[in-house]
Amino acid sequence: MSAPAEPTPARLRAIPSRLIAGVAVVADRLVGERLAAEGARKWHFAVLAVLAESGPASQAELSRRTGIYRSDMVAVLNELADAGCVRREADTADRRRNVVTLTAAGRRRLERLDTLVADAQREILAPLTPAEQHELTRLLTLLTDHHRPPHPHPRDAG
Amino acid sequence: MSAPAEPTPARLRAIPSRLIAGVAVVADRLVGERLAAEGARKWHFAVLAVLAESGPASQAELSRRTGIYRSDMVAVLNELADAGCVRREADTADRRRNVVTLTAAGRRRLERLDTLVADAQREILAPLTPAEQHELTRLLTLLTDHHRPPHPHPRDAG
DNA sequence: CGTATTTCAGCGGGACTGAGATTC
DNA sequence: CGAATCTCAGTCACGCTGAAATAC
Repeated sequence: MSAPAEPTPARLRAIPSRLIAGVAVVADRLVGERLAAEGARKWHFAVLAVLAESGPASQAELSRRTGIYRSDMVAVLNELADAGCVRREADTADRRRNVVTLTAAGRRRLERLDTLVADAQREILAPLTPAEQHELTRLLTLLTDHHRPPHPHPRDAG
Repeated sequence: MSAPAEPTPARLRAIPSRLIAGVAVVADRLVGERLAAEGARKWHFAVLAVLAESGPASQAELSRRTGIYRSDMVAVLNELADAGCVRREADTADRRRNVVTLTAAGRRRLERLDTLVADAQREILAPLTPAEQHELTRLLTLLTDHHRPPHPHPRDAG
């Protein structure tokens, strides 16, 4: 048992999609652990952040802006509403919609979660210099922008 | 309805863990689609690649080298064995182990899957220059090496 | 004895699909 | 009518846990 290393072969390790997936798992785990310490999950943070930045929104809007699937948004909002972080009211103008509004408690909650998420980012990127961190973000943004959303509806922004 | 954009707020878009997760989803989807066109999945490729590079191995070794969970390795090897890509034989030296060996058909299969995976990588990284592609890989490798395996056993490599 | 390997049975969260009721 | 919204039911692959059987 002198060499129990059993490393992943270079051939697999060098594959970008595998590298990305691995880092994504680590990053997601770190963020999830930080937020779980406060009984929150990343979806809570995402919804609160969108509401804080863009104001009240329908659930469909929140879905598109956060990336949370519309069917799953229901449960997330239930949790946030139960915690008093958001209010969900019928839209008087378009009665199909629910208008989701950030409460004062939700704003305080977001502040707390924001520091937790920021802490996690710092931990994730720790091995990189500030310049490298910036470059990584830039490259990932290029990829994100290129592989745009899978056109939900052909007519939107062709 | 003149501004149906509903973009993700900058605040969320700039978070590295979200960027990474998003790119990981796109990358995984692309690889998965390419492989699915041949009835394969990424795990098949990973196992075949490890066997080709490191030779016959036990299932536990394959688990550690590919990252596939040991419980899930069973099904993956069943599929690969059914397709004639690997042979699974009892180890005469340590009868707890199964020795998994790559067959000629498995080697041919790997060649095919390898080109599919390579194609997907090219597509994923398309928006980056070769220098940027290399830099991204380098940065991701730094992160991967730093956030090492989640101590499978406390005594291994403390 | 404790540890390691293979295997199965099951859990839990996440992504997604489909359908239905309502409203535009 | 078609299209969009909200909701729930259910599917699926994945990562993981637990336990049993076997062997070191």
